[in-house]
Amino acid sequence: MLLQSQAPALRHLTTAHLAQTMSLLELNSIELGQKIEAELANNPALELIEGRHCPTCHRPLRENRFCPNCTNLHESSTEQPVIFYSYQKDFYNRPAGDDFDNDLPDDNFAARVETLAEYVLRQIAPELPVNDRHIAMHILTSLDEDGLLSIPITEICYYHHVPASRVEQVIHLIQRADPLGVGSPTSQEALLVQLEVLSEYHAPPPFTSEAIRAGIELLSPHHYTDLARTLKITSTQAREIVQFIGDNLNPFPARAHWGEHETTRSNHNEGVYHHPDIVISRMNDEPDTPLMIEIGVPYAGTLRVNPLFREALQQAPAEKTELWQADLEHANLFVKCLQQRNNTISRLIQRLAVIQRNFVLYGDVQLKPLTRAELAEELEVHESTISRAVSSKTVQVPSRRIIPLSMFFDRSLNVRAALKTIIENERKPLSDTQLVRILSKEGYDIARRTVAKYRSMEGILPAHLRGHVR
DNA sequence: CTATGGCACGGATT
DNA sequence: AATCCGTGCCATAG
Repeated sequence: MLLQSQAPALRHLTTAHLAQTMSLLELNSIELGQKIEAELANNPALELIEGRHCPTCHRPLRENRFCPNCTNLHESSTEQPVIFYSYQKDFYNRPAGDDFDNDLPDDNFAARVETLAEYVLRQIAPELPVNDRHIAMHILTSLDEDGLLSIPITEICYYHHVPASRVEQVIHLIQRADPLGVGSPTSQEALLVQLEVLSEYHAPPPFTSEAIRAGIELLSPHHYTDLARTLKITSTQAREIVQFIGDNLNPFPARAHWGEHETTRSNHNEGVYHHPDIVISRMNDEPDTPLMIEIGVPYAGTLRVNPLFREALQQAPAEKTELWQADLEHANLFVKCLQQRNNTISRLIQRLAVIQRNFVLYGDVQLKPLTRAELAEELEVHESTISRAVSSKTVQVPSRRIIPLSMFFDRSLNVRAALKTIIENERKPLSDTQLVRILSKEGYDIARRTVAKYRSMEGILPAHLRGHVR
């Protein structure tokens, strides 16, 4: 019954058809682009008309971006975001300086989305002996979310029947690829690699590498004296070293990419480098600015059933009739499903932008806890519809952060963010129990154990290893 | 004795 | 039905 209310047009469809609707929904714009290419290639009944049309209602877009039917610019408000569409070409060739992240090399479209493993592999490929490729893959697929090697080297040696020295050579190569230090077995080693590369440009304070070797535990402002004693240096020197490391090195290589310069540091990112499927920006600088939602569309034109094909079917040779008939039906369906998908996504993101407006504009602390089920009820679609629409898509918010759409449904992000601000502003390290008390005053009721969990999720050290200078 | 991390259980979510 | 998440209990370190 839910399905009927959401899609009267699809009421007559069979289960197989519905399955197809779903499968389109969970694709992000790149995957969708590939899917459409494939469909176009092997279904003669489908046709792509060049031109700019709204992906949901198929009317021509005004100024090539706005759909006059789906969005009225003049009615936009905090409650009514503006929706517009960007075709792949515009989306990725926009002028520099426009709200866009151009961290990644300007390769082809598909290269924009890749896992950390692919990203690194691509960098080292030229120097990597072909025979060592599988070793590199093994290493890169065994990284934890911090970019550190999570399995012992011996395991790799054993698996590929190669000497340790060879594996180490490959690791050596990987460590010097972009997230500097990635693939190191330990944070310590990652730091050393970063230090080594960095010292080609800037001389670090003396004894820095010795300090790192002495142990991570000694590298907190709390242990200046211990560190100084161990290395037989003055505590001022020790202080400088710790400061330098804190400012320039990163014990968790994979996290480096996620906006250290931003006020809030992005967390668990599934190790994937995304470009956004959707970009949210503000219309103006007023606090009550309407939000603009830009949806990426991977095909430049309108997909439809070729009317000529439909006619040709009348005179089809007998042995082909059945096949062509099937093609035609499939094409018809595909177009409908595509429209349905775009419609769902656009409704979803509009609603989300209103509900989570403060989160979008002002950051993590403002995220309202929201479950997929709640949103499903509001939009009168099935929960799984939301689930699929949300998975594997990314959004760029006005701060230029690119985040997974699923973050809009993170149950604890706001608490974690609050926790972070407390710790950032603490005068001296607070224990987890103390943090629980402060948080409950702010209205977050969570257990002590949970604070500890959030801390480690955010990569914040326990109180006794945490010092605060600044 | 206090602070924290590991393991595991149960309920919520997907 | 599978997975995720918050939490309690216990062991360990300081």
